[in-house]
Amino acid sequence: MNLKQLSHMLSLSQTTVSRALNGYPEVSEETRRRVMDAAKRHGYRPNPSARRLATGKSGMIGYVLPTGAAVDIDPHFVEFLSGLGDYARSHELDLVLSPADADDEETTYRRIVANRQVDAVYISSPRPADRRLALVNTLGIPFIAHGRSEGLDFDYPYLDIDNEGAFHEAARLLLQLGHKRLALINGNERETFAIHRERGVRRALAASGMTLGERLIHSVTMTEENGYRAARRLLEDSEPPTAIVCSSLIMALGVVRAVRDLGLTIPGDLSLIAHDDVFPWLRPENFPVPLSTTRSSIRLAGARVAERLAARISGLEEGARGEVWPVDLVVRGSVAGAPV
Amino acid sequence: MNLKQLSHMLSLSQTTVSRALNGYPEVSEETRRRVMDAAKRHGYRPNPSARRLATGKSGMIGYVLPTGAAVDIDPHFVEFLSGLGDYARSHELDLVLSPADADDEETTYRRIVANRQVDAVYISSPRPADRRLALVNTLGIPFIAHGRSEGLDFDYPYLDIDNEGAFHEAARLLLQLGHKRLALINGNERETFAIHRERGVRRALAASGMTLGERLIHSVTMTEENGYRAARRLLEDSEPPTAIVCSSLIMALGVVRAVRDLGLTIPGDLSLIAHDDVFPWLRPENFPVPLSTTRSSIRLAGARVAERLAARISGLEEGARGEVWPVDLVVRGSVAGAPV
DNA sequence: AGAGTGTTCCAAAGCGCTTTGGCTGACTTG
DNA sequence: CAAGTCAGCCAAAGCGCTTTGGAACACTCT
Repeated sequence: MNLKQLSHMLSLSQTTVSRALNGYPEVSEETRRRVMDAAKRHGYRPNPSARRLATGKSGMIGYVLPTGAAVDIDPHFVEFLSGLGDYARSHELDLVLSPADADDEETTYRRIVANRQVDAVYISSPRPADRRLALVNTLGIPFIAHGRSEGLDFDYPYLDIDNEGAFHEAARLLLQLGHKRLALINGNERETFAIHRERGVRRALAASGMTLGERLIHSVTMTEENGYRAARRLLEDSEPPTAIVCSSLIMALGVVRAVRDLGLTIPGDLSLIAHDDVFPWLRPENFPVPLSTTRSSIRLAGARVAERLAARISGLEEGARGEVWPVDLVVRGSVAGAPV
Repeated sequence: MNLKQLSHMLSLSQTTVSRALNGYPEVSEETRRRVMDAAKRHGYRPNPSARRLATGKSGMIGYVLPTGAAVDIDPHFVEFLSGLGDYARSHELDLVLSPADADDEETTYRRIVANRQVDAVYISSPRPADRRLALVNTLGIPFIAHGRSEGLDFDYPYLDIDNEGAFHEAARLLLQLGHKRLALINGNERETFAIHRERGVRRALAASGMTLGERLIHSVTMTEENGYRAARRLLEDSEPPTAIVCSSLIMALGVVRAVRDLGLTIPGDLSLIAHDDVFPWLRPENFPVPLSTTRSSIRLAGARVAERLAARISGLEEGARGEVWPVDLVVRGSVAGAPV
């Protein structure tokens, strides 16, 4: 059942039927009702390929997926996706993942824009001076960044959490509890979120007249193993920290293992706070000692990004609005006063 | 730059140019070369929307993503995706995720097939008598299942790992080491892979004249917390098992925690083997006691599924070929002889 | 009554590709 | 040498929608 057939059985032109269906004003209410009715009755659904060719709109949002043998997709991605999908579903938006060589995403961005494959894209965890943002900005496709960049000479729409504030609060709490040696196990130092978190910790330290020594910060890919290694190195130092702030639950697993291996205890010898993106399958309250966290649901962020993307596509949102979500500091058993 | 312009500057018809570009035989080699050359020089890329409308082929593969507030996307998904993307990239295949209400995926399948949005779909972890398989089978869209179903009255193409064999081997090893009470912490009992694994364990037990008592099997969603709970219940029983086979690394984390909480040790009091899908961020060799595993890279499976999907799209693969990968049993420190 | 103003609808021209059916001219074949 | 074959090319008809530029008609206003 296509437009031609439908309009024929209604004795109307394709124009009128099309307009009636798409809510244009130049068609009488009675005719519209007749058309809508017939369309529903015959289960007519406009062919998206045809509509696409005619309008250039695809009804999909895009994401360029960096791939390669040495490239690991962040496990956070799946949670973000949950949220995104949840919203997208209610709006019949599909998500197109375009795999790209991690060393050359630009080609792929250009392709999907030139081909008008998607109406908007989202960009995850932009780094400082991220080239993807500059690119999509000049290409003129609607987009939203999840996370922030730095040092760009233009504004752009984004959704981010207050990483600096969160880690500032976490560090401040530990300092208030009397900790004098505070360490940070952070994500990759080229990531903006890691930079912001470090900034937050440094600011808290500075307020107490302290600094974050070189040996008290590790910036690594967020795996269990790296968490372990960083913690080992920190705790085996001649002057080990009494508190650690850690950028992910997965790394915190490694930290806990290291603490155990060294015969230390939490929070007796070490206080620990980690960032929690809220995974259904690994919860901080279930750590050997319930873990204090800075918490922000990455899933909700996914839903919000989808919502704003949809708004941008339909012209309801414009400009370079940035949105920064506050982060909860959830105190559990893993923090205590500094050992005496 | 479109076909019309290109053919105009070559003084050829659109027909000929199109055929030259698409490798049809009815065009001379010399002409083909000229066309190819000009196309490359002017950066001509056929408009996919137009091609789609004309051919009905989209150059994309699809996946229906179950969503909903209560639905969690499996963290394995992201690894599978890594592999899929890795292959898809080299073939300029995009992946379309169509979010669906988890309680009604059928509508979405029908939509993407009716709209010809994708050329093929893959179906993850089909359950016994999975309705999705029956559906796509009758809808006639090329597909491949990752995992297997049971009790279907037709054959279908799939890629699966030998779950039964893997868990049979794991259980057999433990029995050979003298364990008399063996427990299984499995995934959701409605999942085919869980059924197969249970079958493998039961078969090994049967060979030794034993059975898997009701209290020695837990079938639960694979989270750390569920692993912990199941292990607690098992180990606090009046007759606790001396060995556990566990369906995922994440659950194994919980098992290890339970063992610790109860003041027991691995492998002194308990031998443990878990299934490892090979995550970059959580490795069995880094468990407090290096974990023995049944190992199979879900990432490689993703790549293979993409490869076969591509083959099916281009007609290189047909029929209901099933492919079952063997699973490695990797023995590490977490297993030992039964305690005396 | 004639001009002006809306309202409602339509024919037809795209959008950019693939594919059908056919034409041309050169080359074999008996 | 007439008939048949075949390689190489083309014009035009789709694919199914949106949108442009009117046309027709009823109505109000001076």
